[in-house]
Amino acid sequence: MARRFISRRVTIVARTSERSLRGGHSGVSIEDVAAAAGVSTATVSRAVRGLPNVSSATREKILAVATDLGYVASSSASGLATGRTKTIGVLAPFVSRWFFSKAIEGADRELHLRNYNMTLFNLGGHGSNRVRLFSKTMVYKQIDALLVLCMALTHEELEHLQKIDIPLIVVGGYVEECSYIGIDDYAAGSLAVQHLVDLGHRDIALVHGDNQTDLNFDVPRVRILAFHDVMERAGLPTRPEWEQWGDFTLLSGQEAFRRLWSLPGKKPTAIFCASDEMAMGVIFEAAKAGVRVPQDVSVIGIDDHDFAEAMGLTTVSQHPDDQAELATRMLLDELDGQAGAVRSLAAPHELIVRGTTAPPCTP
Amino acid sequence: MARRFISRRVTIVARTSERSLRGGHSGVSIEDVAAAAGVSTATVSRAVRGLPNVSSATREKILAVATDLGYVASSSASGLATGRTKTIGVLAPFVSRWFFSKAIEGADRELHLRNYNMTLFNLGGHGSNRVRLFSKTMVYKQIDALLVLCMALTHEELEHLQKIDIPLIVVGGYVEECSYIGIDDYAAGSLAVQHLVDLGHRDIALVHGDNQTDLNFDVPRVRILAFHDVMERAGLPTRPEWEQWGDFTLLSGQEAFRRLWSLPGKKPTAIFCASDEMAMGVIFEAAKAGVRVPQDVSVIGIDDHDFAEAMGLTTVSQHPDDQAELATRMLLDELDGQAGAVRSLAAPHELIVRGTTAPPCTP
DNA sequence: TTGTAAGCGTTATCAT
DNA sequence: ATGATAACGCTTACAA
Repeated sequence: MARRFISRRVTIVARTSERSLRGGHSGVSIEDVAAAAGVSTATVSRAVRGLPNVSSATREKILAVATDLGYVASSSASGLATGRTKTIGVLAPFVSRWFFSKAIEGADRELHLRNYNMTLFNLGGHGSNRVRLFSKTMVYKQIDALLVLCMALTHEELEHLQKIDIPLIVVGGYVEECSYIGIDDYAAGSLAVQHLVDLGHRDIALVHGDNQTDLNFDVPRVRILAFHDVMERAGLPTRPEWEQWGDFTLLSGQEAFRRLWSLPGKKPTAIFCASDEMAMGVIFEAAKAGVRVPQDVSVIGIDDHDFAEAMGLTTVSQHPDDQAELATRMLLDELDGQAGAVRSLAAPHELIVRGTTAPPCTP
Repeated sequence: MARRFISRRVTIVARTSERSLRGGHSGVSIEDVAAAAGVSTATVSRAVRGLPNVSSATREKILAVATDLGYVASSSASGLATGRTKTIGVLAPFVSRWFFSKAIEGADRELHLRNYNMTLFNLGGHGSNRVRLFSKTMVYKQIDALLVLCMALTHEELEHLQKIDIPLIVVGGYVEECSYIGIDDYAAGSLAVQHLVDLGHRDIALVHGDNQTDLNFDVPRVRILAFHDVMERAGLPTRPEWEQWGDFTLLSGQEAFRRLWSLPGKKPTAIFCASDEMAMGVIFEAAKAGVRVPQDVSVIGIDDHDFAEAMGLTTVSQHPDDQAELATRMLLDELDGQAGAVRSLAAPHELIVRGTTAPPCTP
């Protein structure tokens, strides 16, 4: 209490030693810089943030002192003072799958440009992890905005988010009441199936995505719908046993192929896979079974995965990195005061014909 | 100033409207909860954190009120008060490559368990991004510890880190003066090459990793060294033109194969690739060139990439997720007061013989 | 068991 | 252009 009457120098020393005793807070504070530069903390704050109304002389001096002392502002302190953390959250059901890792990369590009940080919330495939996110931890006051990667949110979660009132956007899948950026999955799926139909295929199998999971993806469902609609429009039959379950991974594609080919009777001449990874799984497994692609079966995927070109995979491309980058830009623009910056947008997709599709062999 | 004499209820209202005026800080504060529960903020703090010395009656009441109001503590505020942010930083040169995305996943597993968050610093392959990390931004006061993924740090950076004095560990590569977890790259590389030698190969090519990049990886160098040592020990010649550059990606593997096979004269009968992705690139490109694996060339990689099994790739496996998980555990243990928890450790690797290696054909 | 109040390191509003 | 100083929301001795 007497401290406030002691000279600056001494005060600082006192505070420093207190700190050490508590074992916390290493590092120099704005006060240290102020003292060393012979100015007030206010001026230091202005100087280091590049704000106006600081003479270039003092600014220079302060900056010199600051770098000399190795000063970096405490994000907690400035966060508390401003109400902004300068970090956005990225919520992903997985991180090591193609779509998600690409999206994270894209988001990071924009964040880096705008000097924001990213905190990553990975659900790791477990629905249970969500609990932590939406209640237990203090996620919300830790981020200025949230980028949701390809997952639906429950109504409860949306409400919670609403209350927090931070900008939100979802990438890669439609979510009711939310702005979202992603390809038109119906159009993309249709394009893929239509390509097969145009090639003359009549017996087309489907390896679709899971929709039983608690991640309640919407994407798989609309790709399935697209398949059925195109088939019906073309007057082609579909068979339940030719619609195999998958979860977007290579392995599930392999398994789907095995199940498909172990079925008695006629084989399909083409397979539409809801993701490139599954398509690749199908192709690898076909090779093992001595089934030639595309001579015996045509295979088409969706994504244009990194490996697609090397494997000659015909696919419908999308660019998760660009989608996420754009979404992040919107989020940041919104935070910068541009109300309405966050909005829904359809990302481009494109049919890329390579070597895994061909007209069916008519034996 | 008169506010402090006004009743609690009114005070809150006043503060709230002030906040709205400033446009910031949505959300209920600890004071709101305290007021609503008729207790002090100290008690609320204790209650919500599960600290002792709170009667179960009041604790229940407080918790009820808290969830009712949707209270979550401000991480900025508690961070400022405690000096801990409850988040650790993960520094990665890339995020969408196999090793890194797996490692991130592993780290997250442990963080989730211990109720920590992750902020991801992606260098995106640019060395330039480093500048931001190690000076411009306030990274350091934002994280309690740092997990470095497979990159060397400059001496300057290490010094900086030292000053900050936060626990640090690197995964997947040796860095001087730092604790690190990763496979013994020399042993792993030797194991792979020796496998080729044991098979009877004498003409072995190398597709190594880049070491010219500013990320100054150490890993590629020691794998190259292992190659040379094993070859020399076996009395086998190596040829400079059979050592092709790569950067661990599929594409670079494809290019390396093309360069290798466009060379005049004798072809190698086996190729040791410093990563599975490069090995796969080699295999895809070989297929295009009509070169059969393993009849014409054997190919071995390192990693046991997700696609390795499906492709039948012989490799030396490692588990980046486990490595990162363990590293993270050490970091967190250290933060929990277990001095010395962070230490170097060798992660396991294992030769997995599949279908891409075989004895050379003696025509 | 509970409350009081002094920090924590910034930012921002006023003055000057 | 610069300086005091009151928040910001929480934690934690210390008192009660």
